[in-house]
Parts: sequence; C-alpha cells; structure tokens
Amino acid sequence: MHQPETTGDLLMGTARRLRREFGTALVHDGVTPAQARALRSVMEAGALRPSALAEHLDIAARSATEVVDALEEQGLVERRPDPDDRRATLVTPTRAAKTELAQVDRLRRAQTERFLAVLSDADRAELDRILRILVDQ
Amino acid sequence: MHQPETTGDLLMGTARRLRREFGTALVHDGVTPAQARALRSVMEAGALRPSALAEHLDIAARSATEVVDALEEQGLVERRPDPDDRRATLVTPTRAAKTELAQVDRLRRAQTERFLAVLSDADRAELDRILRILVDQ
DNA sequence: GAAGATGCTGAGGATACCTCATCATGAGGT
DNA sequence: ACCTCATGATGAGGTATCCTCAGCATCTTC
Repeated sequence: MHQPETTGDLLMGTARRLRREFGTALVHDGVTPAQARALRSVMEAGALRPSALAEHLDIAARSATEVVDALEEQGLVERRPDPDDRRATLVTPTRAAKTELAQVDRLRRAQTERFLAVLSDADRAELDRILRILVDQ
Repeated sequence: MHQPETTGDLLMGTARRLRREFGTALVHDGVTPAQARALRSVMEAGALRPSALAEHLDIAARSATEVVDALEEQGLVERRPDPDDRRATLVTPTRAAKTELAQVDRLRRAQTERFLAVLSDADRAELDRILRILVDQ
C-alpha cells in the first residue's frame, strides 16, 4: 500500500470510506445520507420550496422532488401550497423530523468521530480548515 | 454559508464536488470514474483476477465483474482463462488501455489541479499528509 | 471420492443522481 | 383581454455504482 496516490485519489478514497460507514450507521433509521442532508436543510430553513432545496443541496430540481417524496413518505416533512404562488409548494418539517434528525446526527457524529480518531487534534483542525477553503471556493 | 459544518460534512462535500468535475471531464471518453480506477489497477497489476480487483478496489466481487464487463466492451481489457485454476479468469489490459489511461489521467489531473489550485503549496501538502493517515488506518 | 470452500456470474435491487417533456401558473407586453 | 414566455413541480425514463443471493464449475481436503 501507500502508492504515490494523488491528492484527488486520497480525497475520493477517504470520502468513499466515510460514506460507507455513514450508510451502515443509518440503515436502522430508513433515512439515507442524502435524505438526512435534505432534512437538515429543511429544518434549517423552516419551510422552503423544492427548487430552493435543490439549489441548497446543489442538485437538479427534479432530484429534490424525489428526496422530498422519500421524506414525506416517512412522515418527516409535509408539502403544503405556497400561499404566494400557486405553482409552488412549501416543504416543512413535521414534529417527528426534529427527533429523527437528532438521532441521525448523533449516529453520524459518532461514526465520524471513530473514523477521524486516528488524527491528532491539530491535524483534525488543519483538515477542517483546509477543506473549508476548498468547499468555499 | 459557512455554517459550523462537521469535518465529515466537509469531507463529503469536497468529494462530491470533485467527483462531479471528474465525471464531466471524463464524459468525452466513455470511461467512467469507477472504470478508470479499475483500469488503473489492471494496468498496475498487469493481470489479475476479478476477485483480486474487487479487493483492490474495496468493492464486492460481483461488482468487479461488472466493471470488467464495461472495460471489456470498450476493448480496454481482455478476459483469459487462468492457466492455474480453471474456475478463474485473468483480466489483462489491451494495447488500447495504455493510451486511454494516459488520456484519462491527463484530464483528471488537470481537473484536480484546477480544483486544488486555491490551496497554498503548504496546505496542499498538509492535506495530502492528513488524508494519507486516514486512508491508511 | 464426498464435503466443503472458492471463483465467477445471472438475477434482481438500492441509492442518488440526471435530462426531457408536460402541465399549471405567473409576469410582461400590446 | 390576450398572447407569449418564464418558472415551479413532476412524470417518464435513464445512468453509474454499488449490493445480496443463487447457482454452477472447479479446486482442496480428508
């Protein structure tokens, strides 16, 4: 092991590993990682249109519809008509969403912690800082 | 923007962005990112069984079969019987593979460079070092 | 040689996306 | 009022990567 991988390879490999662990951690809840991410956006916003959710998640509008479908099916969000625009829909979290999200976040955080545990506090902070530069670009 | 995202979120977000750019960069070649990764393994090994490829890529054996199918269809690898075990198959790169891989690597490298360009050399090296710790754990 | 392990692949499924077409509604101009 | 064009959501259908489970052929071991 320990080939001269590129930074890109390393990044992708790390993410793949992490994604897999998230996935297995969330299996119990029926909520997939993508759904959890969406639910987090909905909770933060309080109420938002599918199109806004799409923008927030950086996915196509059509894909947002799907995620909302899945969340609605699990009773975690509701669709209601936008009073200001009859074409539009507002996605709002249900009461169950709060509990669910807390649960998911707890699991996820634990999983991440386990994965990142090999890093020193300093390295961890460095990683955080550098990734933030990349994401914010 | 710039919420207190967790390191895990950052890692996933960064990877998603990078993956998307890889994807669009590779569209021209019919070779998908996963296929490129597999092809790289095959080239390095010279010849290897699907099961070994699976292990190398950290995917299920059945999934390796699929990747090999796709590469074979594009004339980039060949399946030949393993002389030592008639159950087994050896996957070997064709001559076209070398050219193709070089092309893909060039594109990919350029894409990655562009993405990582916001980082100072020092940060880039740090990122590399830290990710390596995570991957090697 | 029979029992069980191993190597590959068919069948079928899940996740997370996408584009394109369609339909209702909204906003602007004439 | 009307026509046009933009916009919001969604149906239909597709792609890329993965997965598990079954099944068959072959190897290994006892």
